[in-house]
Order: sequence, then C-alpha cells, then structure tokens
Amino acid sequence: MSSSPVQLPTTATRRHLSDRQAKTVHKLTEAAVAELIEVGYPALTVRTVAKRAGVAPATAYTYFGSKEHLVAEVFWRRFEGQEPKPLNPHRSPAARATEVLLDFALVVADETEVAAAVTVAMLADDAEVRELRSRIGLLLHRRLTEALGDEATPVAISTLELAISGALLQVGTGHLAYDAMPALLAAVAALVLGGTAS
Amino acid sequence: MSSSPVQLPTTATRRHLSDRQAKTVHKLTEAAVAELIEVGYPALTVRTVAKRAGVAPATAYTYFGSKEHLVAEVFWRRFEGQEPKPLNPHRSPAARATEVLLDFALVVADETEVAAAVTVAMLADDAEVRELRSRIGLLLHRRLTEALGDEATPVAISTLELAISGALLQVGTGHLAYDAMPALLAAVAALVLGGTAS
DNA sequence: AGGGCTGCTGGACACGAGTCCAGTTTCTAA
DNA sequence: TTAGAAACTGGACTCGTGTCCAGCAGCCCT
Repeated sequence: MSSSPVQLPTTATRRHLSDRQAKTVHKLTEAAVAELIEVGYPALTVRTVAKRAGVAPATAYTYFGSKEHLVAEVFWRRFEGQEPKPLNPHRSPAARATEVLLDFALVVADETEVAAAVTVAMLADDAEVRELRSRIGLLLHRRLTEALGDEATPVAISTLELAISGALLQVGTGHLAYDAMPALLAAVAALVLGGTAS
Repeated sequence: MSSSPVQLPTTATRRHLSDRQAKTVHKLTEAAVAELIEVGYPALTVRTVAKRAGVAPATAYTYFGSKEHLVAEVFWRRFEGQEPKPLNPHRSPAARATEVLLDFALVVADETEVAAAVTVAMLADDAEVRELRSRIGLLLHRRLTEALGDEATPVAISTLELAISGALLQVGTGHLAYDAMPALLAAVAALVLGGTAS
C-alpha cells in the first residue's frame, strides 16, 4: 500500500531540506496518513505520529508546529504532486473547469478519513496552515485560469473559487457529503460558465 | 455604548435558561465583544471574558465550552436577532438575494476585530460550534429561499450558499478583505441569477 | 421569616500541547 | 581515519484549557 518513494519534495516546511531531512519529513507525512486511517483525526497527535514514524517528538516539532500543519501538509504534497492533465480545448469551459475543481477536491478521495481530516485541518487558525492555504489557493487559481483562458470572466472564476472553498468547508463541517461534491461542483460550473458539464 | 437590554434570548446554549441564567449569558457575550475590541481574538480566553463580565470562570464554562463557542454565539445572536426586512417583489431576484447575503455577511460589520474573530471562530472543530453552524446554515437557507421563491433553481441557491461560505472562509483566512465582500457577493448573485445586482 | 432550590464561586486538578537544551548519533569531507 | 557539522534524541518544563466539587448566596414560595 505504501507508494514507492519517487521523489521526495524538498520545499515543504523550510527552504531547502537536506536529503536526510526530506526523508524524515516524508516518514512523518506517511505516518500521519497511516495514523489517520487507523485511529482517526481526533486521536492523532504530533507525538503519536512521531512515534509511528520512528522519530522523536521534538524532531517532528522542528518540522511541524501542530497536527493541523502536519495534516495540511499531506494535502499540499498530494495536490502539488498531481501531474498536470493536458488541457483539451474541444471540451466546454464548464467541463474543463469541472475537471480542475474535481482534481482539487478529490486529491484525498481514496480514504474518507483522510479527506475529512484534511478539510478540518485546512481551516486551522495557524501561521503555517495559513501559508499552505495561500499556496494552495494560488496554485488552484493558476490551474483554473490556465484551463479557462479568456473564456471566463473574473467574476466567474471568483465564483468558482468561492464555491469550492465553500464546498470544502461544508464537507469539513459535515454539511455536505464528500461523495456529493463532484455532482454539485459540476452543476455549479455549468451554471456559472454556461453549457453542460461534460 | 452598551445597548439597552431589549430582550435577552433564552435559547442560547441550553434549552430554556432562567432569567437569571439568560442575564449571565448575556453579560458574557457582551463582555466577549468588548474583549475582542480591546485585546483582539488571540488574546481572548474564556477566563478573561469571565473576569470582564464579573463572573467566575467555572460559571462561564457551564455555558460555553470554548472561546470559539463563545464568539460564535455572538454571531448567532446577532444574526438571529435581525428583524426580517419586508421583501420587495419589484426588485430583481439577484437584488433580493444580494440583500440576504449582505445582511448575513455584515452582521458584525461595525467592528472589524469582531468580524475577523467571528469568522475564525465559526470554523472551529467543536461540537457546540458545529451546532451553531447548522442553525445558521439553516436560517440562511430559509431566508434565501423565502427571498427568491421559485425564481431560482436549487443549483443556483446552492451556489449562493457555497459562495457565501467560501467568502466567509476567505475573509477569516485573510484572503479576502471584509470590505470587498459586498461587491463580490453582489457580482456573484448577478452572475448566478441573471440580471444586475441593484 | 425561614426553608429549600437554583445558580454562582473559587480553587485545585488533570491533561495535552509546544518549547527547550544538553547530549548523542550520523553524515561529510579532507 | 578523524574532526566538525548537521540532525536527532529524550526528558523536563511551562502554559493554557477545560473539569470538578464542596461550599455559599440569592431568590421564591409558603
């Protein structure tokens, strides 16, 4: 089940981690996922993740200031790591937008526990998490504008961004089922950009 | 500066507070606002609010389980307390929707500190706050549907709800200026419902 | 006025989070 | 091979949070 270590990101928490540090951080994020699946978000602490990763708590704290930071980092790594799909100009703008939004929303779709945890963690009022949110927002914005080119107004793009923020929020707070997001986002994209989703 | 006690809500934290309890809770929410304005959200604790309200910490904790709960309650009380505006069928659906959304978004518009704090507090992963979110979401939904009647599709209403969730989230996280919200929401409503905002 | 009930008090307590640092291991390069 | 640097260790420590409870005060009813 553990993915083969293709290329560990070195830009995670501090500028330029050494190989050794990158490996430690990677062990921690992997352990965080395992911990989430096994005991769930409320029971997860930086200390338990450190133990699972075979690392001292103090070490974990040098990279992650809080459990929210740790979990949010999991999301960021996966999102950033998605290879860009070749954009298909033959599909409608709504379809292209939907694709981007769903790629984003379903980053952690495979494990329900992880999805819920990530969404909650992303909401934290925490300096590091704020930073990650910024990066994520920026990357999403870039992907959206690239997918839509000049075929969408700024307001339309803003609306899509607000909608996906809201969707994630409502998933995190339990008001929206994770499974229901795809259809809803597709419908929103169709409404906002005109035409049908597929 | 303290508002005259018109009618203290008795449905706050537990079913049916006695007059005396309602008074205590009211003192606490008022003190919370004052504390927010004076020292800001990060420095606010249940204990400091209790002290300001002239109440023992343990007492405060019998009504509010966390500072997030306390601050979220401030929002809920103001939102719930808004007297309904008579809906004007001569205005466009977009205009009516905008009005509802702005009433919601600007509940705490008078004090910036309070606005920021409330938005952050509302995101907390906390049983009581979740409950408040539910109530707020429900009430907003009701106001929206009442304002729009059958002139809006369910998807349009969902989109508006997602957008305002997202807007609040982005304000809370600092990605969107509180002042910029009205114009943005108006534009979104116009886009989603057709026509212009006013 | 007096008894009883409801709500408030205040201080002790348990708990978890995050910080800190002196000491040890591991890596690197000469 | 060895010195020095970089990273990790482990355990102690502080701090804030939320809980608990035995006692006290204010209110209501007769």
